[in-house]
Amino acid sequence: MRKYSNELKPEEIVEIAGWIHEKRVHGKLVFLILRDREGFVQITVSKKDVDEETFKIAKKINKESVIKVIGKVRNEPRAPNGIEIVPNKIIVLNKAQAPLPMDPTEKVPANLDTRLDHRFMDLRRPKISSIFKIRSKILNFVRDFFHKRGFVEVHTPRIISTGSEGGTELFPVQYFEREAFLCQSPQLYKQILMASGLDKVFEIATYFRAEEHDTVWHLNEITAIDCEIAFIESHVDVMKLLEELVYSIIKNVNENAEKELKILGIDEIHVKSPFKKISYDKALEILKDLGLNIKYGEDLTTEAERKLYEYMKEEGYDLYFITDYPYIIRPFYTYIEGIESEKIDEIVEFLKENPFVKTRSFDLDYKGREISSGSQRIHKYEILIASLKVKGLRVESFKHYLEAFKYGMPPHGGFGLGIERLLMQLLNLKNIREAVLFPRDRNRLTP
RNA sequence: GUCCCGGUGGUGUAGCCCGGCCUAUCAUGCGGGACUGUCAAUCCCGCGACCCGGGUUCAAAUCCCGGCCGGGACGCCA
Repeated sequence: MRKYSNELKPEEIVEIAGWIHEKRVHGKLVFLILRDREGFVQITVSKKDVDEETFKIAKKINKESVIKVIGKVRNEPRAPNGIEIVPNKIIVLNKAQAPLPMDPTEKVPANLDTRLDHRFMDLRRPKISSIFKIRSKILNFVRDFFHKRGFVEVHTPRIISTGSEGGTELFPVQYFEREAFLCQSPQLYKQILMASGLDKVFEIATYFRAEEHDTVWHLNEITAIDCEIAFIESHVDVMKLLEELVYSIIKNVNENAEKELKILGIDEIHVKSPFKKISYDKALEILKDLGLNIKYGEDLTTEAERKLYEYMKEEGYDLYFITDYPYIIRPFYTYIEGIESEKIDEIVEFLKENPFVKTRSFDLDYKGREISSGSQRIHKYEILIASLKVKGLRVESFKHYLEAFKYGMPPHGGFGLGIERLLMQLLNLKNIREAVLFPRDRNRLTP
């Protein structure tokens, strides 16, 4: 049975396999540093301890070749970690070519682009694989979190028909004789499911956005955690759940990913609970005091987000909600305050006259960047039609979505949380591409 | 999409402003050699590069133009 480098006990005969991380030759004594998923172990090959063939292999083997070693573990204060393996046998499973396309030992740094071109090798660095071990732990935790609270995990379609929503650009795909698109969000489907009686659903999935942006903060293929809950009182219920989720993710990472955090040079991820909550209006006031004027009814700029974080940081908050955005900068399905009428024309008129009317909406910012956004949704058919019209969207193309609102749609709301963004802010990554194994951006389609 | 910066061995860089002392720096790597306790081993010998195209000039890694590629800021963005 193969063992990992962190499972070795002195005096055991073990089988271990991995990559040659380092090789140090001292004439008749060779040290091989073997790397596997869990760490490193030294293989000490002394000419007097092993047969001629084994010694020759040890001396000749080049870096990053894959070997299997059968040998005896022994305590040795001179060895790293205090133990080493004296091999009975070294089997070369596969030789690596030289030179390597990048240096996995981190002696010479590599540019992100070079690293992404040779991602498998980049991932041999414990610092890099730690990011994805943490990502895996988070996703496992999130599934558990939702299941424990009675949520049903769902999967909505990746391929959608035209005109599902305004806003972001879609990637077209050929769907037999028709044109279809890759989905950009589960929004409409998770809402439809609220009319199904499933009541509380969540989805962890990949979405595609054809925006031609080129920043350290955007990707064209993203993964998100989405949820939708029926029978809420307001967006505050949704915020409560999101806060609980994010807070317990951080707590969980601190408790269950200690080793990975240490490798990444992080002691403990700071989180102050409860999260700070301010309204959009209040945020604009604060920014004004900080000398930054945002025109009412406009989204916070990158600079504004940064300034607001500086302010929040003073109070000890890395995480904070911005709530109650004006209607004009929120999507059409966002719950609008103070609509009494049930007549579509009257609602349209009202919205046109009051573009800054408050909505039951929120963003969750983490260290100055938006990681999640959500809201209570409109559940009244007439208001939804009016809102679509005001936003200039074609009612006809939302036919199937709208039908769900005609025959018993409960009040509901939800959020979407970008996993890459969360991970990036959580681990202080400089580029969102670091949080994806094989990122897709404007210029990168391979590997 | 706009603006700024960049492209030098396998990798990361120095040199560029102020053209010629460049037969191009340093590190790492790679090949060979010495070495029985290294831990970025050490020491000796060797290998390997100016993104592409055009221009200016007696002379271009260096200056100019175009292209391609990359980095960053902003914008766009459910």
